[in-house]
Amino acid sequence: MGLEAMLHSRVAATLDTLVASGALPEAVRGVPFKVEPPGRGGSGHLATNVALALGKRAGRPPRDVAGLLAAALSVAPEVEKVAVAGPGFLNVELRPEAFHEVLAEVLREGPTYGRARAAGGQRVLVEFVSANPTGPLLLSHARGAVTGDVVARLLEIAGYRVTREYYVNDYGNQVRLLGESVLCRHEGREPPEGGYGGFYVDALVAHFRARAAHLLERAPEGGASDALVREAIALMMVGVPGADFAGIRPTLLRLGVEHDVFTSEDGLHRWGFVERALAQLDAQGRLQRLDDGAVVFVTGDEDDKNRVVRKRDGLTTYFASDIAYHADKLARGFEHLIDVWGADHHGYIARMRSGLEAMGGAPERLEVLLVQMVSLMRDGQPFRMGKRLGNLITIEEVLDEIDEAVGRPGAGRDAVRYFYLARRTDAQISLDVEVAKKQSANNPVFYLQYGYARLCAILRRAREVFGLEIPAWSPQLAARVVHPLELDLLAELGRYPAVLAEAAAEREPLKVLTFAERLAQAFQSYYTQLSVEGDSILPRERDRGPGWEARWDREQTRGRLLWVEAIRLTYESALGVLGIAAPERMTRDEDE
RNA sequence: GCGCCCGUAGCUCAGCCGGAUAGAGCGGUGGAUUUCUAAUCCACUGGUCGCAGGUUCGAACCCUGCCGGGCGCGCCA
Repeated sequence: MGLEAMLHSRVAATLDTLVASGALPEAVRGVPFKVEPPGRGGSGHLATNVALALGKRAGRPPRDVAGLLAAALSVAPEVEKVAVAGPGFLNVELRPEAFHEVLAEVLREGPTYGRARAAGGQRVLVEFVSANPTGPLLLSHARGAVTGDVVARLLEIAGYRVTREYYVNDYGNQVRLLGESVLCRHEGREPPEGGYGGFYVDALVAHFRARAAHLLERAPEGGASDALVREAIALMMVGVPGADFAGIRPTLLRLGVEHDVFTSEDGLHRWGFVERALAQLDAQGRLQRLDDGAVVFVTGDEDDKNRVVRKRDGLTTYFASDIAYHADKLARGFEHLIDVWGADHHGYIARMRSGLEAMGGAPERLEVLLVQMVSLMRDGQPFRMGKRLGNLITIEEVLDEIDEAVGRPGAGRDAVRYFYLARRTDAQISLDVEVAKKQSANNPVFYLQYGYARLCAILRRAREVFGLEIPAWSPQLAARVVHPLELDLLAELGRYPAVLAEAAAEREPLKVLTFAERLAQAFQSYYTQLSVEGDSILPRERDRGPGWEARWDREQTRGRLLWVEAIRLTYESALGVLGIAAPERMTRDEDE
């Protein structure tokens, strides 16, 4: 339990006591109030607005109520001192033992610290990325990928049983156009209207010519054969061997994003899921045939108009597949569905909910997480991309450039993930590709990682130079953790479970990143401050003159190692949630 | 026209289920330590929280209107 939660329940109990003794009226029971770190104007470790929150219900001015509470609260075992400030805030100073309790908890729980205890929760399906396999992953797809990945992990931490899924749109016009584009390129003609002309089309043509030339023959009807289309999609997903195109799946893996299930839209058709869903809707009177032969889905309350599920030409629409698909998700036993979509699809939410409702699922069971757009700039000018024109900036290209600039594989993944996660999911990102590439070498993600490497370096040096392993927790050792900045950091660690819970509830990875940055900042600041005070965690080289061992307060060091390890554990956990590597050492090339 | 998201420091963004003097990074200026890894630390600089009303003891935060930007409003996916 974090310190805030601890104090919150103390305050609540104190209120009850005051009510029981008649000092406060019955009406103050159950009024929500906050316990938070004090703002700039405050003092002490924690502050609460409880006296203000009670307001008129207390029947007397907030400052009087505050005084009453302060007196009652100051006898609590964790509390050192309580002060009334401003309009009626209570500033609470805690005893060191309260902080040491956090230390004990982190070390006791280790890597599982902060996770919800309840296991076996609701089954949730998180569908994300689901980019059309008609082109490589672009920057906006990558944002959805990273966001979905972290949200899925947060839900697991919160106790849900999560499945990650990618819906492959390998059916319909778009994929036909990809096949047609390949043929046209092969024949030296312009791609068809709405077709594709990117570098990857060249890669596909070259591959087919070398390995499967028969696929490049036109089908009897004159278009691309089903076999060609299927093969092209497969290559888009897994990459073209030997070509400069890795494919969607490997690129996702490189981003640290993995899916448990890939569902094929074409498969839904082949197995009759779509027709069965339409039949079910028809049986319930939710389909209506228009005069021109098209069929619309009759909407419920969620949407504002009927939507076409079967076109005049008899082919079903994407919406028809999606109804079948989402109904199937429920049929597979998922109680809650989360779809991570680009914000440009928001207009689709209403009809999807309506479709789900018609198939017998409560519309609230579908939650759509909208990831805002990534707009591109180049040298300060807005820059539009089009798959047809071939002016694509792929995420793969960005990963390559950053890996190369930093000189470490994986640097691009960390930088890209950081970049996306450092903003709210619903905030649009405007990215200047050139600037991003230039800044990659001193990306703020390295600050985050450096802090972790420093913690590791201390523990490593303790072991290798001083023969000190991380000690077991004991009240005696914990009692050596007394520096105000050390206690502040413990308070920070105590917030981690609440941070995770809040991030999961709000589906907002940024909360975790902000937490990790606070840890990094607080530790780096402490580290330097200690040095300024002439102190250090481990004896420094220059302190190791004759007889240094006699002067060394070994237990002080061991107590601090306990503290360092607690920070390291939490830090590692937070980076793990974000999918950013936690390196045990970092070195920088001198020749930059 | 209707709907969704956004408008906070020079730039990129937090804060927004109401609370004390609105924060961070980058930039700029000055300084510290020379290390238990300097990819470090500290201070200063910098803001009519888009505008106008309203609710409230109290509004960046809630409500209304307006202005500005993005995205949607397909028998495309």
